[in-house]
Amino acid sequence: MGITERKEKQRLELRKMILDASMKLFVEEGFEKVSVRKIAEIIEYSPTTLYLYFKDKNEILFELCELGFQKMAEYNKDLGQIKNPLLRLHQMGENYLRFGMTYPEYYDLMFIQPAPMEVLRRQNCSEWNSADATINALRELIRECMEQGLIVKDDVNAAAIGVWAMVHGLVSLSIRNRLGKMLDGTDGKDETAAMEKSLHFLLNAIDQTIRQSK
Amino acid sequence: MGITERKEKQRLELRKMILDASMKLFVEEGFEKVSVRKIAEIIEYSPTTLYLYFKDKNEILFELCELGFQKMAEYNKDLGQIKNPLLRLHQMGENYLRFGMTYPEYYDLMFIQPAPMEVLRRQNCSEWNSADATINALRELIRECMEQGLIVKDDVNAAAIGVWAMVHGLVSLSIRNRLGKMLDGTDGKDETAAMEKSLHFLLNAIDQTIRQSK
DNA sequence: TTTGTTAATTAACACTGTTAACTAAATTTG
DNA sequence: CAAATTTAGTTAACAGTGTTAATTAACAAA
Repeated sequence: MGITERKEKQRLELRKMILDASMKLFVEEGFEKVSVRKIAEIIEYSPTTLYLYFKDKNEILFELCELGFQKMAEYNKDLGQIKNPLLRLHQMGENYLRFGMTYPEYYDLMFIQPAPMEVLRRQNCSEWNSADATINALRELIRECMEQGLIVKDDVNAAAIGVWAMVHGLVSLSIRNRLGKMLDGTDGKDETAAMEKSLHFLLNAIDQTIRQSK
Repeated sequence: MGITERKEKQRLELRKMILDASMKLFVEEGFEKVSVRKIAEIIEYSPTTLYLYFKDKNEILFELCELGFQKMAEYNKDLGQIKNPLLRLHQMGENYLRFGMTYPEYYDLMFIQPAPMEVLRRQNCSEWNSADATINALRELIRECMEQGLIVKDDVNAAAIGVWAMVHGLVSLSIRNRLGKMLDGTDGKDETAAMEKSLHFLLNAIDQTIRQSK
Protein backbone atom coordinates (compact mmCIF):
# COMPACT_ATOMS: atom_id res chain seq x y z
CA MET A 1 0.00 0.00 0.00
CA GLY A 2 2.02 2.93 -1.28
CA ILE A 3 -0.66 5.44 -0.49
CA THR A 4 0.71 6.64 2.81
CA GLU A 5 4.07 6.92 1.09
CA ARG A 6 2.60 9.07 -1.65
CA LYS A 7 0.96 11.26 0.98
CA GLU A 8 4.22 11.60 2.78
CA LYS A 9 5.87 12.54 -0.49
CA GLN A 10 3.27 15.20 -1.21
CA ARG A 11 3.69 16.47 2.29
CA LEU A 12 7.43 16.85 1.84
CA GLU A 13 6.84 18.49 -1.52
CA LEU A 14 4.67 21.22 -0.08
CA ARG A 15 7.07 21.61 2.80
CA LYS A 16 9.81 22.22 0.28
CA MET A 17 7.64 24.68 -1.62
CA ILE A 18 7.21 26.68 1.56
CA LEU A 19 10.93 26.73 2.21
CA ASP A 20 11.71 27.63 -1.41
CA ALA A 21 9.27 30.51 -1.30
CA SER A 22 10.72 31.66 2.02
CA MET A 23 14.22 31.59 0.60
CA LYS A 24 13.16 33.46 -2.48
CA LEU A 25 11.69 36.23 -0.34
CA PHE A 26 14.67 36.06 1.97
CA VAL A 27 17.34 36.57 -0.66
CA GLU A 28 15.37 38.97 -2.85
CA GLU A 29 13.75 41.19 -0.25
CA GLY A 30 15.72 40.56 2.92
CA PHE A 31 15.01 39.01 6.27
CA GLU A 32 12.59 41.64 7.48
CA LYS A 33 10.30 41.24 4.51
CA VAL A 34 9.74 37.53 5.05
CA SER A 35 6.20 37.16 6.36
CA VAL A 36 3.88 34.21 6.66
CA ARG A 37 1.35 35.89 4.41
CA LYS A 38 3.85 36.70 1.68
CA ILE A 39 5.16 33.14 1.65
CA ALA A 40 1.60 31.85 1.41
CA GLU A 41 0.88 34.19 -1.46
CA ILE A 42 3.83 32.90 -3.47
CA ILE A 43 2.90 29.25 -3.12
CA GLU A 44 -0.78 30.16 -3.58
CA TYR A 45 -1.99 28.64 -0.34
CA SER A 46 -3.75 30.10 2.65
CA PRO A 47 -1.43 31.60 5.30
CA THR A 48 -2.72 29.19 7.90
CA THR A 49 -1.65 26.22 5.81
CA LEU A 50 1.95 26.94 6.75
CA TYR A 51 1.07 26.07 10.31
CA LEU A 52 0.27 22.52 9.25
CA TYR A 53 3.86 22.12 8.12
CA PHE A 54 5.73 24.26 10.62
CA LYS A 55 4.98 25.02 14.22
CA ASP A 56 5.59 28.71 13.72
CA LYS A 57 7.55 31.21 11.69
CA ASN A 58 10.69 30.62 13.74
CA GLU A 59 10.78 27.03 12.55
CA ILE A 60 10.82 28.21 8.94
CA LEU A 61 13.62 30.65 9.69
CA PHE A 62 15.50 27.88 11.43
CA GLU A 63 15.48 25.82 8.25
CA LEU A 64 16.76 28.78 6.27
CA CYS A 65 19.47 29.08 8.86
CA GLU A 66 20.49 25.50 8.22
CA LEU A 67 20.83 26.33 4.54
CA GLY A 68 23.11 29.15 5.57
CA PHE A 69 25.40 26.75 7.41
CA GLN A 70 25.52 24.55 4.33
CA LYS A 71 26.53 27.53 2.23
CA MET A 72 29.20 28.40 4.74
CA ALA A 73 30.55 24.86 4.73
CA GLU A 74 31.03 25.17 0.98
CA TYR A 75 33.29 28.13 1.59
CA ASN A 76 35.57 25.93 3.66
CA LYS A 77 35.40 22.96 1.30
CA ASP A 78 38.97 23.22 0.00
CA LEU A 79 40.45 24.12 3.37
CA GLY A 80 41.92 20.67 3.90
CA GLN A 81 44.37 21.22 1.08
CA ILE A 82 46.30 23.74 3.15
CA LYS A 83 48.70 21.62 5.19
CA ASN A 84 50.03 24.31 7.52
CA PRO A 85 47.44 24.75 10.31
CA LEU A 86 48.32 28.37 10.83
CA LEU A 87 47.86 29.23 7.18
CA ARG A 88 44.65 27.24 7.33
CA LEU A 89 43.51 29.39 10.25
CA HIS A 90 44.20 32.54 8.28
CA GLN A 91 42.28 31.19 5.31
CA MET A 92 39.41 30.08 7.53
CA GLY A 93 39.19 33.57 8.97
CA GLU A 94 39.15 35.14 5.55
CA ASN A 95 36.49 32.71 4.40
CA TYR A 96 34.39 33.62 7.41
CA LEU A 97 34.61 37.31 6.65
CA ARG A 98 33.89 36.77 3.00
CA PHE A 99 30.90 34.58 3.70
CA GLY A 100 29.44 37.13 6.08
CA MET A 101 29.93 40.00 3.66
CA THR A 102 28.58 38.06 0.69
CA TYR A 103 25.49 36.73 2.44
CA PRO A 104 24.72 39.24 5.18
CA GLU A 105 21.11 38.06 5.42
CA TYR A 106 22.13 34.47 6.04
CA TYR A 107 24.80 35.58 8.45
CA ASP A 108 22.27 37.63 10.33
CA LEU A 109 19.99 34.65 10.75
CA MET A 110 22.80 32.29 11.74
CA PHE A 111 24.57 34.41 14.32
CA ILE A 112 22.52 37.48 15.21
CA GLN A 113 18.79 36.85 15.05
CA PRO A 114 17.15 35.26 18.10
CA ALA A 115 14.67 33.22 16.01
CA PRO A 116 16.76 30.07 15.41
CA MET A 117 17.69 29.79 19.07
CA GLU A 118 14.05 29.97 20.08
CA VAL A 119 13.48 26.80 18.05
CA LEU A 120 16.45 25.02 19.59
CA ARG A 121 15.51 25.96 23.11
CA ARG A 122 12.22 24.04 23.10
CA GLN A 123 13.42 21.11 20.99
CA ASN A 124 15.69 18.43 22.42
CA CYS A 125 17.53 21.58 23.40
CA SER A 126 21.28 21.33 23.31
CA GLU A 127 22.49 20.01 20.01
CA TRP A 128 22.82 21.93 16.81
CA ASN A 129 24.80 19.84 14.36
CA SER A 130 25.37 22.39 11.63
CA ALA A 131 26.52 25.08 14.01
CA ASP A 132 28.50 22.75 16.25
CA ALA A 133 30.39 21.36 13.27
CA THR A 134 31.52 24.83 12.26
CA ILE A 135 32.74 25.71 15.72
CA ASN A 136 34.34 22.35 16.34
CA ALA A 137 36.34 22.72 13.16
CA LEU A 138 37.75 25.98 14.50
CA ARG A 139 38.44 24.49 17.89
CA GLU A 140 40.31 21.53 16.45
CA LEU A 141 42.29 23.80 14.20
CA ILE A 142 43.31 25.92 17.16
CA ARG A 143 44.30 22.78 19.05
CA GLU A 144 46.42 21.64 16.12
CA CYS A 145 48.15 25.01 15.95
CA MET A 146 48.92 24.89 19.66
CA GLU A 147 50.21 21.32 19.54
CA GLN A 148 52.60 22.21 16.75
CA GLY A 149 53.72 25.27 18.67
CA LEU A 150 52.52 27.60 15.94
CA ILE A 151 50.44 29.79 18.24
CA VAL A 152 50.69 30.67 21.91
CA LYS A 153 49.81 27.69 24.06
CA ASP A 154 46.82 28.36 26.24
CA ASP A 155 43.29 27.14 26.95
CA VAL A 156 42.06 25.80 23.58
CA ASN A 157 38.46 26.71 24.22
CA ALA A 158 39.20 30.24 25.35
CA ALA A 159 41.34 30.80 22.27
CA ALA A 160 38.73 29.37 19.92
CA ILE A 161 36.03 31.56 21.42
CA GLY A 162 38.33 34.54 21.16
CA VAL A 163 39.11 34.00 17.50
CA TRP A 164 35.50 33.34 16.65
CA ALA A 165 34.38 36.41 18.59
CA MET A 166 36.88 38.49 16.66
CA VAL A 167 35.68 37.54 13.20
CA HIS A 168 32.07 37.61 14.29
CA GLY A 169 32.64 41.03 15.75
CA LEU A 170 34.01 42.30 12.46
CA VAL A 171 31.19 40.90 10.37
CA SER A 172 28.37 41.81 12.72
CA LEU A 173 29.58 45.37 13.23
CA SER A 174 29.90 45.76 9.50
CA ILE A 175 26.51 44.40 8.49
CA ARG A 176 24.87 46.44 11.21
CA ASN A 177 26.59 49.54 9.85
CA ARG A 178 28.71 50.27 12.90
CA LEU A 179 32.00 50.18 11.03
CA GLY A 180 31.41 52.93 8.50
CA LYS A 181 32.53 55.81 10.73
CA MET A 182 35.58 53.86 11.77
CA LEU A 183 36.74 53.59 8.18
CA ASP A 184 36.17 57.17 7.03
CA GLY A 185 39.85 57.84 7.41
CA THR A 186 41.06 54.93 5.32
CA ASP A 187 39.18 54.33 2.11
CA GLY A 188 35.56 54.06 3.14
CA LYS A 189 34.75 51.81 0.24
CA ASP A 190 36.16 48.37 0.66
CA GLU A 191 35.24 47.43 4.19
CA THR A 192 36.23 43.84 3.66
CA ALA A 193 39.84 44.84 3.03
CA ALA A 194 39.95 46.81 6.28
CA MET A 195 38.42 43.89 8.13
CA GLU A 196 41.01 41.50 6.77
CA LYS A 197 43.69 43.87 7.96
CA SER A 198 42.30 43.70 11.50
CA LEU A 199 41.96 39.95 11.25
CA HIS A 200 45.58 39.48 10.28
CA PHE A 201 46.76 41.92 12.91
CA LEU A 202 45.23 39.75 15.60
CA LEU A 203 46.14 36.42 14.02
CA ASN A 204 49.74 37.55 13.67
CA ALA A 205 49.62 38.52 17.32
CA ILE A 206 48.91 34.95 18.44
CA ASP A 207 51.47 33.66 15.93
CA GLN A 208 54.22 31.99 17.91
CA THR A 209 56.52 31.68 14.89
CA ILE A 210 56.69 35.46 14.38
CA ARG A 211 57.20 35.81 18.11
CA GLN A 212 60.25 33.56 18.04
CA SER A 213 61.77 35.06 14.92
CA LYS A 214 61.91 38.54 16.45
CA MET B 1 6.43 87.67 26.92
CA GLY B 2 7.30 84.43 28.65
CA ILE B 3 4.48 82.56 27.04
CA THR B 4 6.39 81.01 24.18
CA GLU B 5 9.02 80.02 26.72
CA ARG B 6 6.43 78.32 28.89
CA LYS B 7 5.13 76.47 25.86
CA GLU B 8 8.63 75.39 24.98
CA LYS B 9 9.10 74.18 28.54
CA GLN B 10 5.89 72.17 28.43
CA ARG B 11 6.96 70.76 25.13
CA LEU B 12 10.26 69.55 26.52
CA GLU B 13 8.46 68.20 29.55
CA LEU B 14 6.19 65.97 27.50
CA ARG B 15 9.13 64.95 25.37
CA LYS B 16 10.88 63.81 28.50
CA MET B 17 7.77 61.97 29.67
CA ILE B 18 7.75 60.02 26.43
CA LEU B 19 11.39 59.09 26.82
CA ASP B 20 10.94 58.16 30.47
CA ALA B 21 8.02 55.91 29.62
CA SER B 22 10.00 54.37 26.79
CA MET B 23 12.89 53.67 29.10
CA LYS B 24 10.65 52.20 31.74
CA LEU B 25 9.21 49.78 29.20
CA PHE B 26 12.65 49.17 27.80
CA VAL B 27 14.32 48.14 31.03
CA GLU B 28 11.34 46.34 32.53
CA GLU B 29 10.01 44.48 29.51
CA GLY B 30 12.83 44.52 27.02
CA PHE B 31 13.45 46.07 23.66
CA GLU B 32 10.91 44.04 21.73
CA LYS B 33 8.06 45.06 23.99
CA VAL B 34 8.54 48.77 23.43
CA SER B 35 5.67 49.90 21.22
CA VAL B 36 4.26 53.29 20.39
CA ARG B 37 0.91 52.33 21.83
CA LYS B 38 2.32 51.05 25.11
CA ILE B 39 4.37 54.20 25.59
CA ALA B 40 1.27 56.29 24.91
CA GLU B 41 -0.71 54.27 27.42
CA ILE B 42 1.81 54.92 30.17
CA ILE B 43 1.87 58.67 29.70
CA GLU B 44 -1.90 58.64 29.12
CA TYR B 45 -1.81 60.28 25.73
CA SER B 46 -2.98 59.16 22.33
CA PRO B 47 -0.45 57.09 20.35
CA THR B 48 -0.38 59.64 17.57
CA THR B 49 0.73 62.36 19.97
CA LEU B 50 4.19 60.79 20.02
CA TYR B 51 4.52 61.73 16.37
CA LEU B 52 4.29 65.41 17.30
CA TYR B 53 7.45 65.00 19.36
CA PHE B 54 9.38 62.41 17.39
CA LYS B 55 9.48 61.74 13.69
CA ASP B 56 9.06 58.01 14.23
CA LYS B 57 9.77 55.19 16.63
CA ASN B 58 13.39 54.97 15.53
CA GLU B 59 13.98 58.48 16.82
CA ILE B 60 12.76 57.46 20.26
CA LEU B 61 15.00 54.41 20.22
CA PHE B 62 17.89 56.60 19.15
CA GLU B 63 17.48 58.72 22.26
CA LEU B 64 17.44 55.61 24.43
CA CYS B 65 20.61 54.59 22.66
CA GLU B 66 22.23 57.87 23.68
CA LEU B 67 21.33 57.09 27.27
CA GLY B 68 23.10 53.79 26.82
CA PHE B 69 26.29 55.51 25.77
CA GLN B 70 26.08 57.73 28.83
CA LYS B 71 25.74 54.66 31.03
CA MET B 72 28.72 53.11 29.31
CA ALA B 73 30.81 56.23 29.82
CA GLU B 74 30.14 55.94 33.54
CA TYR B 75 31.73 52.51 33.49
CA ASN B 76 34.95 54.04 32.19
CA LYS B 77 34.85 57.02 34.52
CA ASP B 78 37.74 55.97 36.72
CA LEU B 79 39.83 54.64 33.87
CA GLY B 80 42.18 57.63 33.87
CA GLN B 81 43.56 56.60 37.25
CA ILE B 82 45.32 53.65 35.70
CA LYS B 83 48.61 55.04 34.47
CA ASN B 84 49.88 52.05 32.51
CA PRO B 85 48.12 52.15 29.11
CA LEU B 86 48.23 48.40 28.73
CA LEU B 87 46.58 47.80 32.07
CA ARG B 88 44.11 50.48 31.10
CA LEU B 89 43.34 48.57 27.92
CA HIS B 90 42.70 45.41 29.91
CA GLN B 91 40.41 47.27 32.28
CA MET B 92 38.62 48.95 29.40
CA GLY B 93 37.97 45.58 27.82
CA GLU B 94 36.63 44.17 31.06
CA ASN B 95 34.41 47.21 31.50
CA TYR B 96 33.07 46.71 28.00
CA LEU B 97 32.19 43.10 28.68
CA ARG B 98 30.65 43.92 31.99
CA PHE B 99 28.56 46.75 30.60
CA GLY B 100 27.26 44.51 27.81
CA MET B 101 26.39 41.70 30.17
CA THR B 102 24.78 44.00 32.72
CA TYR B 103 22.69 45.96 30.24
CA PRO B 104 22.12 43.61 27.31
CA GLU B 105 19.10 45.61 26.15
CA TYR B 106 21.07 48.82 25.95
CA TYR B 107 23.96 47.05 24.32
CA ASP B 108 21.61 45.57 21.75
CA LEU B 109 20.33 48.99 20.82
CA MET B 110 23.77 50.59 20.71
CA PHE B 111 25.62 48.02 18.65
CA ILE B 112 23.22 45.49 17.14
CA GLN B 113 19.85 46.98 16.28
CA PRO B 114 19.53 48.80 12.96
CA ALA B 115 17.13 51.43 14.35
CA PRO B 116 19.65 54.03 15.60
CA MET B 117 21.57 53.96 12.33
CA GLU B 118 18.40 54.61 10.37
CA VAL B 119 18.06 57.88 12.25
CA LEU B 120 21.67 58.87 11.65
CA ARG B 121 21.53 58.04 7.99
CA ARG B 122 18.90 60.66 7.15
CA GLN B 123 20.12 63.31 9.60
CA ASN B 124 23.26 65.32 8.93
CA CYS B 125 24.49 61.80 8.39
CA SER B 126 28.04 61.18 9.51
CA GLU B 127 28.57 62.30 13.06
CA TRP B 128 27.58 60.47 16.16
CA ASN B 129 29.25 62.10 19.12
CA SER B 130 28.44 59.60 21.83
CA ALA B 131 29.54 56.63 19.77
CA ASP B 132 32.54 58.36 18.24
CA ALA B 133 33.82 59.37 21.66
CA THR B 134 33.78 55.77 22.84
CA ILE B 135 35.65 54.49 19.82
CA ASN B 136 38.12 57.37 19.77
CA ALA B 137 39.01 56.64 23.37
CA LEU B 138 39.93 53.10 22.37
CA ARG B 139 41.86 54.27 19.34
CA GLU B 140 43.91 56.75 21.36
CA LEU B 141 44.60 54.15 23.99
CA ILE B 142 45.87 51.73 21.35
CA ARG B 143 48.05 54.49 19.91
CA GLU B 144 49.49 55.21 23.35
CA CYS B 145 50.25 51.54 23.87
CA MET B 146 52.01 51.33 20.54
CA GLU B 147 54.02 54.49 21.10
CA GLN B 148 55.27 53.18 24.42
CA GLY B 149 56.12 49.87 22.77
CA LEU B 150 53.69 47.99 25.00
CA ILE B 151 51.88 46.28 22.15
CA VAL B 152 52.91 45.22 18.67
CA LYS B 153 53.39 48.24 16.46
CA ASP B 154 51.04 48.24 13.50
CA ASP B 155 48.24 50.25 11.90
CA VAL B 156 46.49 51.95 14.82
CA ASN B 157 43.08 51.90 13.22
CA ALA B 158 43.26 48.26 12.19
CA ALA B 159 44.29 47.32 15.71
CA ALA B 160 41.54 49.40 17.32
CA ILE B 161 38.92 47.86 15.06
CA GLY B 162 40.30 44.43 15.84
CA VAL B 163 40.14 44.89 19.58
CA TRP B 164 36.71 46.42 19.44
CA ALA B 165 35.46 43.64 17.16
CA MET B 166 36.78 41.10 19.63
CA VAL B 167 34.93 42.42 22.66
CA HIS B 168 31.86 43.17 20.62
CA GLY B 169 31.97 39.64 19.26
CA LEU B 170 32.06 38.21 22.75
CA VAL B 171 29.19 40.30 24.04
CA SER B 172 26.97 40.01 20.98
CA LEU B 173 27.42 36.25 20.69
CA SER B 174 26.61 35.92 24.35
CA ILE B 175 23.49 38.06 24.46
CA ARG B 176 22.22 36.37 21.32
CA ASN B 177 22.70 33.00 22.99
CA ARG B 178 25.35 31.70 20.62
CA LEU B 179 27.94 31.07 23.31
CA GLY B 180 26.04 28.64 25.48
CA LYS B 181 27.01 25.48 23.57
CA MET B 182 30.61 26.62 23.45
CA LEU B 183 30.77 26.73 27.23
CA ASP B 184 29.08 23.43 28.05
CA GLY B 185 32.49 21.90 28.70
CA THR B 186 33.66 24.52 31.16
CA ASP B 187 31.11 25.65 33.71
CA GLY B 188 28.08 26.70 31.72
CA LYS B 189 27.06 29.20 34.33
CA ASP B 190 29.36 32.17 34.47
CA GLU B 191 29.72 33.20 30.86
CA THR B 192 31.35 36.47 31.78
CA ALA B 193 34.30 34.66 33.34
CA ALA B 194 34.84 32.63 30.17
CA MET B 195 34.60 35.76 28.07
CA GLU B 196 37.20 37.52 30.18
CA LYS B 197 39.47 34.54 29.68
CA SER B 198 39.18 34.91 25.91
CA LEU B 199 39.69 38.64 26.19
CA HIS B 200 42.89 38.29 28.13
CA PHE B 201 44.16 35.56 25.84
CA LEU B 202 43.98 37.94 22.91
CA LEU B 203 45.18 40.99 24.79
CA ASN B 204 48.17 39.06 26.07
CA ALA B 205 48.83 38.03 22.49
CA ILE B 206 49.32 41.61 21.36
CA ASP B 207 51.29 42.35 24.53
CA GLN B 208 54.82 43.26 23.41
CA THR B 209 56.22 43.12 26.97
CA ILE B 210 55.32 39.43 27.37
CA ARG B 211 56.74 38.84 23.92
CA GLN B 212 60.08 40.29 24.92
CA SER B 213 60.30 38.60 28.30
CA LYS B 214 59.99 35.14 26.81
C1' DT C 1 -15.75 88.67 19.93
C1' DT C 2 -13.88 86.83 16.10
C1' DT C 3 -9.99 84.99 13.74
C1' DG C 4 -5.90 82.15 13.44
C1' DT C 5 -2.81 78.88 15.40
C1' DT C 6 -1.52 74.87 17.71
C1' DA C 7 -2.02 70.62 20.49
C1' DA C 8 -4.22 66.45 20.74
C1' DT C 9 -7.54 63.17 19.26
C1' DT C 10 -10.33 59.79 16.42
C1' DA C 11 -10.56 56.86 12.65
C1' DA C 12 -8.40 54.46 9.45
C1' DC C 13 -4.79 51.95 6.56
C1' DA C 14 -1.91 48.29 5.82
C1' DC C 15 0.47 45.33 7.87
C1' DT C 16 2.18 41.35 11.43
C1' DG C 17 1.85 36.21 13.70
C1' DT C 18 -1.37 32.98 15.25
C1' DT C 19 -5.74 30.22 16.74
C1' DA C 20 -10.47 28.21 16.53
C1' DA C 21 -14.06 26.78 13.82
C1' DC C 22 -15.57 25.16 9.63
C1' DT C 23 -15.72 22.95 4.80
C1' DA C 24 -14.55 19.76 1.41
C1' DA C 25 -12.01 16.04 -0.15
C1' DA C 26 -9.90 11.51 0.43
C1' DT C 27 -9.62 7.23 2.83
C1' DT C 28 -11.17 3.56 5.75
C1' DT C 29 -14.74 0.84 7.48
C1' DG C 30 -19.35 -1.62 7.66
C1' DC D 1 -21.19 0.55 -2.86
C1' DA D 2 -22.61 3.69 0.93
C1' DA D 3 -21.65 5.52 5.46
C1' DA D 4 -18.40 6.99 8.77
C1' DT D 5 -14.10 8.92 9.75
C1' DT D 6 -9.85 10.98 9.14
C1' DT D 7 -7.20 14.62 6.92
C1' DA D 8 -6.04 18.94 4.23
C1' DG D 9 -7.09 23.37 3.62
C1' DT D 10 -9.79 27.51 4.20
C1' DT D 11 -12.34 31.49 6.33
C1' DA D 12 -12.90 34.52 9.99
C1' DA D 13 -11.15 36.48 13.73
C1' DC D 14 -8.00 38.10 17.56
C1' DA D 15 -4.63 41.01 19.22
C1' DG D 16 -1.21 43.29 18.04
C1' DT D 17 2.25 46.61 15.12
C1' DG D 18 3.82 51.57 12.97
C1' DT D 19 1.98 55.43 10.76
C1' DT D 20 -1.05 59.15 8.28
C1' DA D 21 -5.06 62.18 7.24
C1' DA D 22 -8.88 64.44 8.89
C1' DT D 23 -11.06 66.45 12.82
C1' DT D 24 -11.93 68.53 17.27
C1' DA D 25 -10.81 71.37 21.33
C1' DA D 26 -8.08 74.77 23.48
C1' DC D 27 -5.59 78.79 23.50
C1' DA D 28 -3.43 83.52 21.87
C1' DA D 29 -3.82 87.56 18.90
C1' DA D 30 -6.68 90.87 16.24
